Amino acid sequence: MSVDMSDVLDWRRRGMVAQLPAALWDEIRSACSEVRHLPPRSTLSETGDRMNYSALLLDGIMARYLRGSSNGTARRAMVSIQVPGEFIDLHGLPMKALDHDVESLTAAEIALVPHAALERIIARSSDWALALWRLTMIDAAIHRHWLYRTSRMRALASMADFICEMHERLRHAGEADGHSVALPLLQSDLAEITGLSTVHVSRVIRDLREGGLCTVRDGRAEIHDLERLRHLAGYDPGYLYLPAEGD
Amino acid sequence: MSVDMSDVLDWRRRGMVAQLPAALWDEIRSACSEVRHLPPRSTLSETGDRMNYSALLLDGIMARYLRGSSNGTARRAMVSIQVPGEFIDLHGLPMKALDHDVESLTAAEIALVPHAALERIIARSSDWALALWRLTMIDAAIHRHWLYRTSRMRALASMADFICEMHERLRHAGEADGHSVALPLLQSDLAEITGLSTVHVSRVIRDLREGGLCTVRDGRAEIHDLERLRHLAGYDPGYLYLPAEGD
DNA sequence: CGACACGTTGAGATATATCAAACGTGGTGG
DNA sequence: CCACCACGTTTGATATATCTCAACGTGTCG
Repeated sequence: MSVDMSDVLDWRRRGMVAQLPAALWDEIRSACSEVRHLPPRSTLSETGDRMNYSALLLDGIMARYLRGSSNGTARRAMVSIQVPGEFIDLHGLPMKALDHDVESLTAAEIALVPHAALERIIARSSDWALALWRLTMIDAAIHRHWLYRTSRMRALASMADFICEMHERLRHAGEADGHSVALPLLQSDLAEITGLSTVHVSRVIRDLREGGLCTVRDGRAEIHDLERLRHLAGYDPGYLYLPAEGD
Repeated sequence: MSVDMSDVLDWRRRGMVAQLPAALWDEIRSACSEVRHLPPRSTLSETGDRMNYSALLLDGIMARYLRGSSNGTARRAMVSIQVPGEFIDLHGLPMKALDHDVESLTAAEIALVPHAALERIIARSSDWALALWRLTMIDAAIHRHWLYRTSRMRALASMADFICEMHERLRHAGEADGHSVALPLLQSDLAEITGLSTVHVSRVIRDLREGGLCTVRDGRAEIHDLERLRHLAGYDPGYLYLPAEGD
């Protein structure tokens, strides 16, 4: 039922799952049926798939997409991005059928946890059920924030907002050192996230750079002035429900 | 603990909660501590509030908003709209603190269910926990659809899409007769939903009318050609996870 | 070296926002 | 009963953010 211990034991417990109670975390680790390595730009699951496991992202970046309807030319939209320490599709546990595609952006390492095992876990303790439920609700809060961004913010502020969010989330996942953060995304990814054209993404990034706010290049974001970047975006990380600093 | 039976017994079980198992529904009804009537345009709860109950919408329309950050002029965005038979803030159960405002659009009637009671319910049965969890996940799926709409769809298609969604959801709540559906929203509400200006909303619904697709007026949407309306929006209601027709 | 993927820049097109005014329409009070 | 007002809607004119198209760089890799 559980995989090779040498794999399992060195999971760093960080990011989102660090919020889970220790005992629950142990249960999840021992319930893991497989650790899988994904190449960059590969599909994990597609709209309509019925899942019988959920995946925890150990390493790399993954994303969820809504495809344009049959209709025509409309491009897809990225509706979520996952960083290490987050469940990618925990919502598949109560939902089963997926309403979106899941792909890796970079090479990624994921731990698969069978739904049967998760069901046993939540049957054991309703506190554990609430803790897992809560993780999916944070995802929903992020959806709402993205909704605000795409419907109300200008290109420049949108991009600043997204960079602030990634800075915050990756820092929490232990992937940011100081004001530099690994952001291994193409400009076309940023376009799918913000709803802008790739051309405009390029110009917006230049404006951020020339404004001395941050430099996005070669898969990294170098933040020169976090204060002003946040102010430009009107950024408040409350919606991420991160534990207080120095937890 | 439970309220006057004459109030409770005549709750029609319809819309979203119709998907819940009968026994769970009975538990929820008897756990209800209060039925409250809200005037139109009143605030139920605000960003940061810590909830100790969740509200089920019995009648009327309610909405959730994200406010623009301190920053300045940015208007708020509507991130969700609730129709009868849906929980308004079930996510408050695992989350406690809200990340958004909740207001009534019309006069509304809501049933308050204390979190303490809901916690007892989910402790009793993990299937019930999953059923409630699932309702909040449908909300998240709708968030994702709205995200697609605001980031990828044109004004005309956006409006068509929203009308299709409301038609589907209100029909399921038993509030649509034929191709006419009560949509008691101002054009400024439609603007907050779609991210358009109120002026453009006015022009867009004129175009829909002149195109023979639907007439939005006086708080109703008269759908003249559902086929073409759906085609214009590229609409597929799969994300609502409604039970198959003739359930 | 050539091919390809990604990024940048410029020019022009367009969807939508903004501003301002006018138009119902239903209530209210004189 | 009429005058008036508040509110929501409609229309026109203009501004602008962003898109689209097309060309050109630039690095990487076989």
